[in-house]
Amino acid sequence: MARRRPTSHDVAKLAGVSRTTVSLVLNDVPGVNISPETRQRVLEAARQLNYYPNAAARRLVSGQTHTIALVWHRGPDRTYRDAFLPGLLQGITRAARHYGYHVLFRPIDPDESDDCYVELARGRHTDGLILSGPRSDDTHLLDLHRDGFPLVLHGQLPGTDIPSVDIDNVRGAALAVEHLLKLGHRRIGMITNAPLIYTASRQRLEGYRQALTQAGIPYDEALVRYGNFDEESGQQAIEALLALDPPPTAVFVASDMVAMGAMRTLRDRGLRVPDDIAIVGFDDITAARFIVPALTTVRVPTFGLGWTAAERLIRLIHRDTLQETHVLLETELVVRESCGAAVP
Amino acid sequence: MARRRPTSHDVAKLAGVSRTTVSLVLNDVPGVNISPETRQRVLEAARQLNYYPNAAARRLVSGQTHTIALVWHRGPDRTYRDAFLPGLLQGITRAARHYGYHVLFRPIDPDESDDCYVELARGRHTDGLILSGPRSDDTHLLDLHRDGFPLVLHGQLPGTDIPSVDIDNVRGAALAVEHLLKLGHRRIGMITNAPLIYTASRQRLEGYRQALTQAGIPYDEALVRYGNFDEESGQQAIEALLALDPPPTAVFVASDMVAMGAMRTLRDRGLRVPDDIAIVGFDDITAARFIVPALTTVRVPTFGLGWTAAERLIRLIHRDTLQETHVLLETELVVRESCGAAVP
DNA sequence: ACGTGTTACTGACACGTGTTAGTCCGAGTA
DNA sequence: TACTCGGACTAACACGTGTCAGTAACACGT
Repeated sequence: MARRRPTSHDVAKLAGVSRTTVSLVLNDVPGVNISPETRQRVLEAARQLNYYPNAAARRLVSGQTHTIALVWHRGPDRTYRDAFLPGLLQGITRAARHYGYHVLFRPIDPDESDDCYVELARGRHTDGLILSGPRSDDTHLLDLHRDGFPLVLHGQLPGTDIPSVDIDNVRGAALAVEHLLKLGHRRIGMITNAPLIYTASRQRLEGYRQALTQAGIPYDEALVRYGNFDEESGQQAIEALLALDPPPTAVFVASDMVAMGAMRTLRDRGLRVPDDIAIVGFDDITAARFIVPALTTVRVPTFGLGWTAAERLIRLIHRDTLQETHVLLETELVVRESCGAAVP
Repeated sequence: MARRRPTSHDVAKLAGVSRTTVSLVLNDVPGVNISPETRQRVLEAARQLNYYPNAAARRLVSGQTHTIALVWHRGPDRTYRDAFLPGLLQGITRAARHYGYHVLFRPIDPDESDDCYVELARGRHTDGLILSGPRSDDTHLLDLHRDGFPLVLHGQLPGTDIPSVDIDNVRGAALAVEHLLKLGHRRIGMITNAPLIYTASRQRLEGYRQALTQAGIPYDEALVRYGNFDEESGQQAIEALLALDPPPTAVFVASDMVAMGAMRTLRDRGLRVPDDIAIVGFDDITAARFIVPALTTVRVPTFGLGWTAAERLIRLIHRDTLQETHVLLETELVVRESCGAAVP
């Protein structure tokens, strides 16, 4: 026979006080006077009954869920999907815990409608949403924002004032290319991480371009090829670059996963990295450390992204104002072997 | 001025019916008669007001949260922490969505008390818990189970009847060693994934042992070294094995991350894999595909683990009975280059 | 005329908590 | 003595929903 869970009423009865007093004591409400003896009696009764307040009732009466959700679009980007999730979630949950919030994880599969997260917000399952990989044609998103529902985007949605957090892709790519320039390369190719419909791809290309311009090297379209998230696209792209006359002496590959394919092809062709051709990647996936030569790459602060997004979201929930709507986090160049810089 | 969210009362008023009728229509309660016109009027009113039922109120009255939680211990195992999480979460969320449940993600940091997840259960934030990496000294866990709270363990806790899901470590390790035996190796070393306090380590060692015994090869303690989750431990362990006279012709490393260290040392020493020494790993982390030679390893069905755990948990929540309390999922040997099998 | 059954709907309670507006009582003050 | 004040506590409402018991209207068979 399953016994009924104890309620605050049971605690009150056992302690010989009213339910109100129980609530006041257990929530440590400031500005009310409860005698030490009564307080002690209530705490003891709660302990004895192993009382835990019912979350649903609390949510109902307070109107707050103390929960935030991460809405995670499963796009075609496997790196994004697998390599960034642990760090991002860790950042989010750490910040959430710090402020007393829970975290709901809601991936959106390709077969689901884009607006399936709306119920989460409208039905008051959560106090706010972090939306990863927002679509610009998502009208529901704008509706929610207009109605004042707390939202933070992970990624960018140009032309809106919805708060967002992302990495500085332009600067990150420039970091990589500047490093190659510093090593003396003048003919530097690029393989994008994905087609240019993706914002991040355009931005990383822009960073490449800026770094070249800064160094007084004209931008040459022939040196740019387009990756598509996976290894295979890297193999095709590097072959196209190798077919140039002369081929580049270095290539910035804007995705480690794509770079894996490029490096495989170089190895198969008997070309040595970095001696024959230098490579710098982007993302710093786990494998980057382990391949030979170890991949020089741009590290994405996944934990920081998660932490920042969650912290800003909770700030919005508390109706604080944010100093800046859009935040770009700095990336970090991790120098290993594939770029040809001297390694101690 | 933020307008009040519409309630079922507002819908009722607009449709000219009682609140009960609204509830009956919107929930499609079977066995009640509502005229088609009324039904239509209610649906139209709900649509017009953009009505979403309040989750907290629903939870309170129904006593169900339609939420399950993944409680995730952040142990010292980086692979477990990062490489398995995405797949596991995907499996869990897929199953959860299929049955109409939400997923709460609750990592437990090293600085937190072990019982911080209890409030999740006792406070009725969730209908059930998946606990990853259970501790045998966790009395709160046993208490919850005794009180009939739905629990599923990811991992094993010998001596309890708490339902659990794990991979068959013994069989997985045996698969790896049998493969090496089939390739003609007779002197096979082993490096464990972690110290033997960890159940998985003991089991993988047992699988190694069983495969040898099966082949009529006596177990030799001198051929076994102990890894400790990371690369460095792999480097030390492989050096100890190389110092043997004669050294093993093949080594089963019960963790890909540890194997990364071992292979680095072999390369540094100028030894070729698999020609001089064959290697088989365990886990199939992303990097295993990309290193040279590509690592033959045992794949862990992370998605399956998540799906199975969630599905069984939800079954428990529905008070269905499970055929078997403990489930072991099969692993799969992924043959690549490091073992020396012919690759087409 | 009368009981029976069915259809279509509603009133009222329950869920367990936070919180506001009080009440009671004894001490302090004019 | 009368009046005020604050300490210690409580009664009662509100949150928004699901659901059970009940009712009015009407059809139908005898």
